[in-house]
Amino acid sequence: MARLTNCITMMDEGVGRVSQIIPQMPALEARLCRLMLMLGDDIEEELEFKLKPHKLNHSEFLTLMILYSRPDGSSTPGELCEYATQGATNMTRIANALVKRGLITRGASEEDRRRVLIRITPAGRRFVQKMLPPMFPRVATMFAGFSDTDKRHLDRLLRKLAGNLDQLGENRRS
Amino acid sequence: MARLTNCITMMDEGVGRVSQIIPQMPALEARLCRLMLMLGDDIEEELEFKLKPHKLNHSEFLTLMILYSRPDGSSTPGELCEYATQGATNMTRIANALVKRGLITRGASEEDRRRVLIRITPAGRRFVQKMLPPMFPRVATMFAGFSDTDKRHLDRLLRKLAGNLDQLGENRRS
DNA sequence: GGTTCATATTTCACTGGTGAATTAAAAAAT
DNA sequence: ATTTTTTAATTCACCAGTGAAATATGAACC
Repeated sequence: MARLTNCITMMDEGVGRVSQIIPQMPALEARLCRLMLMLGDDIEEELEFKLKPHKLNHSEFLTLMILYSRPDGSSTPGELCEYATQGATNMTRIANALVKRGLITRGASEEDRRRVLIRITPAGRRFVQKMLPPMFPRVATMFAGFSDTDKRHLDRLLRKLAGNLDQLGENRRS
Repeated sequence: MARLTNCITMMDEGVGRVSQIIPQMPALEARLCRLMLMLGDDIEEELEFKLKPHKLNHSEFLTLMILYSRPDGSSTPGELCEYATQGATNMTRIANALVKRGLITRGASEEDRRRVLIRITPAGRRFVQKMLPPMFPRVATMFAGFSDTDKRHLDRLLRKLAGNLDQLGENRRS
């Protein structure tokens, strides 16, 4: 049976019952929130599934892709943390793993000797170019039946949501 | 600076550069995919932030809410696993934690003695009713500036995406 | 009715990720 | 110029979640 659809049905019923007991709950918003969480998790699962044969996990893959997508193919742990949304601790481990596989190199920065320079290797580039294309069909399938307008709408709404989340994030830190 | 917006800008540039090297990449779909992952993570972070004062994590909260939203306030580990999307192993730990806090009880099932019956306690209900309302304002803020049509659209598109993900999920398992 | 197979839960060993403390270098203050 | 503060990366100890095996019960088969 369709796992997600099943969960969603159950969630709809649950929210319905809760908002009868607690009517001031923003039910529609809560549902959208739950939907985003469920889909996010499921997409992550799908991604990890495609990465498993290559013995990469999500954060290692993302880190490698950021480097690959850089004009000069290099960055620093701190910057990678920011864009991969990872703690510095974990980035150390990720870099260790990728260095061990020869996909990146780690070296000292000349200008600022606190910094470490991380660079994707030719082998790393070849690896990405080989593993990426087989993932395309399933990514495309995710949006099967979406018209161009659907995709544009979704894109717009998600970016709008991102803006609001950033505001929440600001006063979460302060 | 706005964290998510910053990551998104960087992601847009990255996808742009990658799809110049590998033009057959479904760039729009890949971007939507990344957006869903980023927003999912950020919403989770926001949620955990609101849960921290209550010393609950996401999966414990979700489990408790499922029970709360049940007409009879009870379920079994297996069923909770399904709806909370957790492994059985982790559900054991979650139940241990909630039992220890007196929010649920665990007992043997009469009909099927392999099963365990989990039930929310009156204290568990009071706990939910007290902790939930303070979360509403921030949930509402997430969708500030969304018209009713926007919300309906987003809801429709996310459910459609869920349908597609279910299909992928099917042949992932088989 | 006993054997085989399937299901529900738990235990154990491991992976991925985080916060707090550490080390070292750069920048700012006096 | 020296001290103080800030920034970058790493190490260590811990929390959350997973897969494989163990245990126990129920269902199906003959």
